[in-house]
Amino acid sequence: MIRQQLAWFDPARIGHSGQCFRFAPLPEGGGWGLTARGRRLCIRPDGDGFLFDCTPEEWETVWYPYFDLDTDYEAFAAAVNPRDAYMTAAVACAAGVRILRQDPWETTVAFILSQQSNIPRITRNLEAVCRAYGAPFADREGNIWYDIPTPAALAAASEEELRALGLGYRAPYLRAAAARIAAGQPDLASLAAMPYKKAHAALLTLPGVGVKVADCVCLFGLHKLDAFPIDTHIRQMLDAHYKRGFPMRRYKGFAGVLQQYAFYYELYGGKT
DNA sequence: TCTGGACCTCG
DNA sequence: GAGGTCCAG
Repeated sequence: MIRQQLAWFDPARIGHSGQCFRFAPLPEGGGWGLTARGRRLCIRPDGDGFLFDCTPEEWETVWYPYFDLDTDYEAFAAAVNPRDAYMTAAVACAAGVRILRQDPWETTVAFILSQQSNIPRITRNLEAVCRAYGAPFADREGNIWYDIPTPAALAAASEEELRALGLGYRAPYLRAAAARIAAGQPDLASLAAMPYKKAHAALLTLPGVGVKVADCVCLFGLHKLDAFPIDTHIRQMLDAHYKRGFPMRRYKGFAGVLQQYAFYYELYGGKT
């Protein structure tokens, strides 16, 4: 168990932000639990800081990088045009949200499942897939959790089995994409080293992955902060507030972070 | 290149 | 109808 005081870190907002789907309130309340990188982590508020139930070594090598704590998000917030009332409000609403360094394969699975869906359902579907095909592991208290299935494990599943989990027409997409990744076409590990546009183009070749999903994988799984996924919420936001176009030049290098803040603001703006 | 309809469930 | 993709025309 370790304690940390962290700038720009709000687990509740991160958990609701729609970038990750295995990040949920603890049943006893007051904290958050997440499954990632083949591990389980609990986060509990503690005064002006947080308690993390991991070793200092795990913190340094796994969770500190996962939460992208080396990146200065306050600097991104400060770079927002003060005359842009909409983005100023969005950033204030989403303060504390970071772009997690999630696994590219996990984000590929999650966002293939995300089409024509919503956060509660994506969460349910992803959990079902992990329980059915993922490797179980125990936390330090002996509770069993399930990792994201390997590409090979999902490729070996039948469409019928996947449909039985409630995936609907996404089942054949997921299965086919898993087969492609298992064959190394494309090799997800090598995408991280590519520039955003090349990585995006490679992801577009996957079945069930269009422009929007590829951008989500780029932003959330490959940490390409230039990626700017446009879904219906962001589309409406752009039409309403940026009729002359979003200032991509001004925000080059981190436009995707602001996209995430706008997205959060669109979803929860009235209620936080 | 661009537009429209189908697609599985479920809140 | 939904935080989208695919295929036909």
